[in-house]
Amino acid sequence: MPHSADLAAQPDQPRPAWLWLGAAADLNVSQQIRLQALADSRRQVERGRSLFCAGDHLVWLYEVHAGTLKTSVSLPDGREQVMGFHTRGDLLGLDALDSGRHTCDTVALEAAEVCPMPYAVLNDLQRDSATLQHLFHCALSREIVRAQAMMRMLGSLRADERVALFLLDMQRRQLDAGLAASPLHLHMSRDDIGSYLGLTLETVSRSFSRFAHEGVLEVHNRQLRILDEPALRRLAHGPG
Amino acid sequence: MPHSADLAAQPDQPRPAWLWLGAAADLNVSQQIRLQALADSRRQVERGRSLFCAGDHLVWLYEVHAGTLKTSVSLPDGREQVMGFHTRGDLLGLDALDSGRHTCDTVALEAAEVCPMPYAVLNDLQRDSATLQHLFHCALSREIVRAQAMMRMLGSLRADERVALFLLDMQRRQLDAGLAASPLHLHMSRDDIGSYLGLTLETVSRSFSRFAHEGVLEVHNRQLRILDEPALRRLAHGPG
DNA sequence: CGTGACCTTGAGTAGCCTCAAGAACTGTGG
DNA sequence: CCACAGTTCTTGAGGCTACTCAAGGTCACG
Repeated sequence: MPHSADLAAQPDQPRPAWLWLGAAADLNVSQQIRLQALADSRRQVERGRSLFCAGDHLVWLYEVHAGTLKTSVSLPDGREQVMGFHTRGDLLGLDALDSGRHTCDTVALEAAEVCPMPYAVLNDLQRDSATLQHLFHCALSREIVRAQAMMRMLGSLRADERVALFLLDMQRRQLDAGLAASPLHLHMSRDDIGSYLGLTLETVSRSFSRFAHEGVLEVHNRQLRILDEPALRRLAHGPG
Repeated sequence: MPHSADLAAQPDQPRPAWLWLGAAADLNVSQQIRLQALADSRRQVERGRSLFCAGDHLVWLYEVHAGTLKTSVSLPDGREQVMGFHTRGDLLGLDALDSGRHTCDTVALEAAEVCPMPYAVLNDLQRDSATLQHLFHCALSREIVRAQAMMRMLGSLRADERVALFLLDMQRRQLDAGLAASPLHLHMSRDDIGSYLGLTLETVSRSFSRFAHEGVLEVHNRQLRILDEPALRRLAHGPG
């Protein structure tokens, strides 16, 4: 299974709201009601608003239902490093389980809807549902795998490869969210993308321009169109 | 709490064998026996031997009790990328929970002793022990935090800063393992270090030499002595 | 229509990589 | 104990990638 955990893997199956599938079957009626209450809760986050900040006590975990958020940490020199972009299906706050405090800031890049879930309640319910327990472990494990894929990328890929992988990942997310594959709408600035990919904003911009010149991409500000996906995959996977 | 999750954080408290503390209190006698059986099991791994490979089905998780192991993935072009070095207290295999298959190879860099634990049994026991459940979540979360710290490092630090942080991390691990802080013994090649840090082996070697010239370090092959730890911390934390 | 944020593009440079040669260490067999 | 081969490490020279600095263009919004 070479590279099946890749950032730009083909969409395997559209991810549904993750927690509730099958987990209810293990629970008694009163627990099912608790679970359903979790599943039904919603919180709207306006563009630019924060969901939690580094240092905040962990109370809630959040499943993203719609919209885009970014997580970032402030470095001691005042600069900011983007740790991730999050869309439908992602679970936020898992980095806080160990210390009890969040390790990063989370901000909405566009209007977003999340499902907040008290970690304590999730813990309780897991003890009665092996399915829920396993789904939770999977979410944590997936986050580890994602972070390791980023390590691979940052540790050994060139700028163009990183940018190409990023675009394929964004396209996959847009599909996962049930939207059309094209045009691809980026909700983050070149600066954010650069920070995420370990590059400067100028380098990201130049990669976009180069891809456009090669006929792989059409760039209109944050609105992109992937014209030649196979070529983009080739760009992502090595020197050509 | 700026940077408390850093790779080179000061030793907070010496980490004991993690799983068993307090968890037993929640369990009945027969479960305590199961837990104890887990805690007591041991497996020796000779230098150069593999613990598991990418693609292997997940059966066991392993807690490292002694020695050093590395995890790595093979990239499509045949090259290898080192994902981590693991010493006493680390839990191995967590990246496999999602897919049910390991995503990396694990090899002992020196004779090592691990405690193998069937994931299935761990799951069972967690359902009866909130303490055990929480400890397991902490281990997963810690892995996420560690991976994110690597992302920060690979995304925004220069070669010297990476190498300095690496040395401080190795020193902390050696202390955690109950060994003397000095001399620092590296069990991995320059090549492995470079791969881990997103650098070439030559760059690592040059950084070592430069630190030695500046009187910060004494280098004898894989045996190092940190002569000026404050200076090393300064090197790790920015240009100056 | 003006202002500020964001993006693109160019020129020059620094840092790290590549390639290469030689030294030091490790282990083996005589 | 020594000679030898293989591996690992160090050091140097040169080149390329991505960064820095800078200027101008575009877009969103009042």
